[in-house]
Amino acid sequence: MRADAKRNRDRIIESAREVFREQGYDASLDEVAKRAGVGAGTLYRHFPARENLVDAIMQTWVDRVTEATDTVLAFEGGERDLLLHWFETYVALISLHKGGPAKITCAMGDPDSPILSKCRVLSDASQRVADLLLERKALRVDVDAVQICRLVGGVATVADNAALDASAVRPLLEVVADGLLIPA
Amino acid sequence: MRADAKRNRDRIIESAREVFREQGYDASLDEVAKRAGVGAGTLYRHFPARENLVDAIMQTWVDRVTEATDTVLAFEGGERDLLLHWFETYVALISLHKGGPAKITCAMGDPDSPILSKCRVLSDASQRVADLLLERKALRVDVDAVQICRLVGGVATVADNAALDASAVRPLLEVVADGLLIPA
DNA sequence: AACGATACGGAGACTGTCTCCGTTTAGCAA
DNA sequence: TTGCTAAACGGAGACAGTCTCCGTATCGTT
Repeated sequence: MRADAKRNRDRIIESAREVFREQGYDASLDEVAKRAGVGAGTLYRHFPARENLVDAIMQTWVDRVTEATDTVLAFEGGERDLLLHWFETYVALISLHKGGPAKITCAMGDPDSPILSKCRVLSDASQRVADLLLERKALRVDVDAVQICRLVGGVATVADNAALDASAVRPLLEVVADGLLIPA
Repeated sequence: MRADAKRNRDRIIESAREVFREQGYDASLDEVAKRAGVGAGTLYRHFPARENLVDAIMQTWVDRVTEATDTVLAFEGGERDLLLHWFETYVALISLHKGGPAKITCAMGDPDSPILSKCRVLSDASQRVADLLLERKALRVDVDAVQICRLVGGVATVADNAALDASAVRPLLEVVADGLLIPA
């Protein structure tokens, strides 16, 4: 890749990060291009679809996910608390940008999604948490990680759309957790 | 209201029903106007916001909701099956049009939404189902109807976005149901 | 220095939303 | 019937966003 191309690509990603944080994932891409000081053509050559740009932005986000997952896995406490801790972490991670929950949860089932690899990071993380709970015989065995992601993603999507705050989300997550755990 | 105004209004609603069924709630309103044989101005005078049009379309839908609710309430069987029956009915009702689950579930918490009255019909229906289960001491007492709507609406939104079919939705609803019911 | 491959950029085509205002029409009153 | 006025119509066009095309500029190599 030519040096100027790389430079522009990086500037676009940087601007996108900024614009998306301010306005959510539906922000204008022309605005991103303008702020990066490049033409629209340049933006679309580097990122043919909005999702490709989202994917690029998420590169650093992946680190946060694995880091957060490790923290949750090291959690010392009851199974229910651990699961809820993961759910809240999960919701926080996908809700960093407005529109994020819907976008990520939707992509979770689409094999052609440009951000599929990012979703994998998340569902793999959920799988690790699930495995831990399965080991402790605390989790129903007939659910897989993607289903968990869909349930929690659904809650997060509603919360994002309706601008619910954490205190309104918590009881919803508790219901999901109780539905997944084996009654003591 | 003048006779021609009423005629146009009705034609717009009819076209909108058709277009929304074909293309979902995000369909072009100019297309609706064109198909109704009226100018864009006429459409926007009758329905200043897309939501107002959606609200008008839903007028007949309300009857379906109450009817379906009565059917569910007359259901003879266990509490879990009844609740699941209601959930599947609920999902079907809000998923008639693409984009419906998100729109309806989002409006559920917004006091200014033009379709609030329609949401009330749904949350009231959920309340009736919940009351029945509470009577039978089968439901957790610390959840309200709106929370149930949000949970089920979240599942429906994800299903709508990711084009999941009923067989993929069912297990998600089961988790929600189990989380809401008091373990036998 | 010259040259070809690579990348740039922005004008403009296209689609959708929504408004404004000149024109038409319904419905009433004389 | 005719005339009048408030009500309603409709579509051109302003505006915003997406995305493409292609003439121009730049990189990096020979």
